[in-house]
Amino acid sequence: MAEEISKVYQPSEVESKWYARWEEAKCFQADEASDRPAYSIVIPPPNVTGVLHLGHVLNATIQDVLARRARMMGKEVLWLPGTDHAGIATQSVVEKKLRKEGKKRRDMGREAFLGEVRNWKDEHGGIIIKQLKRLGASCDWDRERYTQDEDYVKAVLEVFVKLYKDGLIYRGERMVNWCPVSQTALSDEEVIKKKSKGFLYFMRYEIVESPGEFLEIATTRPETLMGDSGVAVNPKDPRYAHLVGKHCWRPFPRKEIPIVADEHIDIEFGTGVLKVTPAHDKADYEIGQRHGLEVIDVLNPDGTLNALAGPDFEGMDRKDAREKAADKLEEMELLIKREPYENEVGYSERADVPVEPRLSLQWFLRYPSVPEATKSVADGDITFRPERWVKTYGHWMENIQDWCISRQLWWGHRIPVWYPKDRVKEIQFGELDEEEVRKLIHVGTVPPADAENWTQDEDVLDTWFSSWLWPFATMQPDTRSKFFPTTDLVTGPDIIFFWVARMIMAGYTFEEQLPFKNVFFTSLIRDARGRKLSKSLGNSPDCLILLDEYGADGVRFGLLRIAPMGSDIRYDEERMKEGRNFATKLWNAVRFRQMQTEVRAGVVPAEPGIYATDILGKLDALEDKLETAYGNYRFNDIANHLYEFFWTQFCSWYLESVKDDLGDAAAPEVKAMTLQTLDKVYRRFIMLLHPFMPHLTEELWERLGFGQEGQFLMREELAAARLPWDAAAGAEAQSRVAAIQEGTGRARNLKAEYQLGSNRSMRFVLKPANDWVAGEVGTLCLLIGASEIAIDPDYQSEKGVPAAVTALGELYMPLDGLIDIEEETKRLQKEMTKVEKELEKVDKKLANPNFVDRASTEIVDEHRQRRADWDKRLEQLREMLANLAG
RNA sequence: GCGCGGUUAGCUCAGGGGUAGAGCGCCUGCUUCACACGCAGGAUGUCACAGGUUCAAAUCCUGUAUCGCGCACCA
Repeated sequence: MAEEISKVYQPSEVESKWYARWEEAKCFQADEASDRPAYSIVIPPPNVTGVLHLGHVLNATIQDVLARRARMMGKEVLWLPGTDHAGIATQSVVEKKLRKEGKKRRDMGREAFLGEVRNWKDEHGGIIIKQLKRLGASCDWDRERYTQDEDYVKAVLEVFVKLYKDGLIYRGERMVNWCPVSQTALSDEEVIKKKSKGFLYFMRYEIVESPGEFLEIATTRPETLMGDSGVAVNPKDPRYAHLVGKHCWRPFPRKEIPIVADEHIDIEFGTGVLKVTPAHDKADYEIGQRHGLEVIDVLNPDGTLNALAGPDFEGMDRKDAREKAADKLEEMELLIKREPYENEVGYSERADVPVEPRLSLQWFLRYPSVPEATKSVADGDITFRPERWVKTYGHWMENIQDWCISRQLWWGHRIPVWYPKDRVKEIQFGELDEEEVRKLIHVGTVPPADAENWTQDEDVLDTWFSSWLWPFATMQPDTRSKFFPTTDLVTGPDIIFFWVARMIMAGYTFEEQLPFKNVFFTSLIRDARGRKLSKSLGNSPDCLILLDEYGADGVRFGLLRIAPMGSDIRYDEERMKEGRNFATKLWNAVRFRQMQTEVRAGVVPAEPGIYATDILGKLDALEDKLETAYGNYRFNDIANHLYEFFWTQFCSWYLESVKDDLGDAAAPEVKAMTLQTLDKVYRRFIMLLHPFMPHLTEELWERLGFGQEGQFLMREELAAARLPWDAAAGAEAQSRVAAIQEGTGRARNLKAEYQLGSNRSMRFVLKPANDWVAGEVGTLCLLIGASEIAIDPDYQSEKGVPAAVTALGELYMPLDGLIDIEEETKRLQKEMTKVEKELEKVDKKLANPNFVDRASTEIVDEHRQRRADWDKRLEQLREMLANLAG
């Protein structure tokens, strides 16, 4: 039977088998009618057409660990899954694909294009859901939601209408971040700053009123000079005071433009003169407003220059126009120099091109419930982990700007606003003021009754305008009453503003309460060289290959073991290997258990020995450590504690110590007790490990016969598993076992130092330091690899016999004919040097009267004890050395 | 510029006033009847630097350097 079990754990079949069984038995389903305390998480919805990357794996694994742990702690758990339509991301992908086929969305028209997007969604949608299942995610799939489900859409539109009616949503012509590739406005959060190398161009504009006099101007963007409608200097700048109020010549198209004074200008920067382009820079726009300067938009929505830029430039891309404008200035002898320059340029997150500040008519939201949302985090009603994000959040909330929520896209929730057909032009071109517009338009979740007379707003809403409702818009009323507010939110700090902050505001605004109690921010995963994982760099591993190669459990465990609180993770495939190895270790330990023959029925197990008592005590300690670590969301600690306990304490020490108690020669009572202890440890350890390695543990639970037919480990409760613990007996057993382990280490070291194979059985003599060690000789032989350990209080060793001072007493390893006095002397001297150094350190401290007076008694006593121990050890070593010499 | 984090073994990181730790890697020895995805042993540290507080500093404080990240400005 045992022979048939593979030596390595093969996860693939086991994992798919158990996942199917869990799903079939509805193990993940949350019951809103349950009496158990609720525990809930909503998944950060991945892009519906996305594929699983390592960030998802980490994030989903953490949520799964929390959900599975909560179930085992007796909670009624809802882990609500779903996907996001991801407006701009999905639309960009489909547009890119169409472009390859030579099609453009504007040529196709709205309906045809949306058809294409839906096809794409049907083709690729749900892939990531399958992949999450592959990982073992215990989501309640019956409650899976999508941001474009009918009732979800309704919720989004209702929110829009409500906020509009409350006066928080308004239309306005403002400077927005324009993405020339996607051709839509973006929110400030969607703009990422990138260092960009370019030039600072120094040029000169001639003064109109005094020909021959020039004003030197530094700019990074000569391509927009056609849109200049003024030049500004600081009013305090004496160099230019005489020019304020005069004019200079814009070289092309040639035109007189005023020279104004504005506080905003930095005297130190460049020449202290700014060319003002109100249409293409936020700050310039504001200066322009202050001084009544004309707004001249020289760019088309796609980033090419328009007719206002003049015939030389019309149709040219802004990037090419930059050099061309500089060249032209040079020809006109107006360019002084090009100076290499690096500055930060805002890029469109999605299209990865510089955004263009652009004046346009958009919908904005004045954020609601800002004070409540700020306070709840500051006061700790909502906890953030790591805590430092509290400050980042607070800072953003304090400087919050209105949110541009309209997007010039087609894929998304269309803005529920209709304009009377005969007034559309006036409204769209901003000819009417806000009040007049409000009176004319229809804002509602359904179109006006006489729809034929109305035109719906062309734009859709920012994706995040739907995501911010996720924690409650995904729940039906009965579900909501049980599971909202949710317990934990697990997400990346990169979307703290995009999503987390907005959800908190939405919670207070629409549900009058916080949407979740704790937020755990996961680490950002980087490659071994510290770079972000990204598709374009090609440094992102294929998760499915990883899952196949190391098993879902191996990947989960490996990743969590290196997931620190707060800092980034350096991803290394070696870690996955360690996870897999750990799975195999556990697999083999169970295999070992299954190879044991059972004792015959009716044998009464003996009282637990010191090894059993010790390991059970350590298991208790493990459980305590896990409790604390879970409380602090220290997943790496949990994983490491599990690993250390099982591998080192249980396999390397306990199992090795009791192998003789399992043999045929062992007393049946002792064997029964040992098997019983093994099973206690397996049973509880497997339960504790389950959230991290769900499939393997479920498999072993069944193989070991712990579960009842039709029951699952994942539905077991941990609370009942703990055993009573005799503290006094436990402490004595643990101290003896610790001494045995220390002595074993020294004996093994002796063997290794003399180049004796660890499998070679050696004979030892022990001058015992206590009266109980004689009873443990059998185990010691097993652990050390000794044929015999003779207990001899009066042992006088021959000259040069290798020896070590141990917690068990002085241990000698007589080597017939192999004695090398010189070697042994060296060895002992090395050991003595170490001890002397330690002794010196302690002595120095104890000799300091300040230390003895001021340090606490426990500390001083502990130092005295330490000195005594080192002292004794040194004395023993001296004797051995003397014996060697004599 | 403001804020946040990091700098500890070859690598990745934990620790956070009282004897410097783990995993991997490295070296040595083991086909020991659960496991070579394994077993046993070993080496390796001015805890970035400089001051300060303290009986005692890797740990607390101040400053510096350096690397990240976020925010604001940068024409």
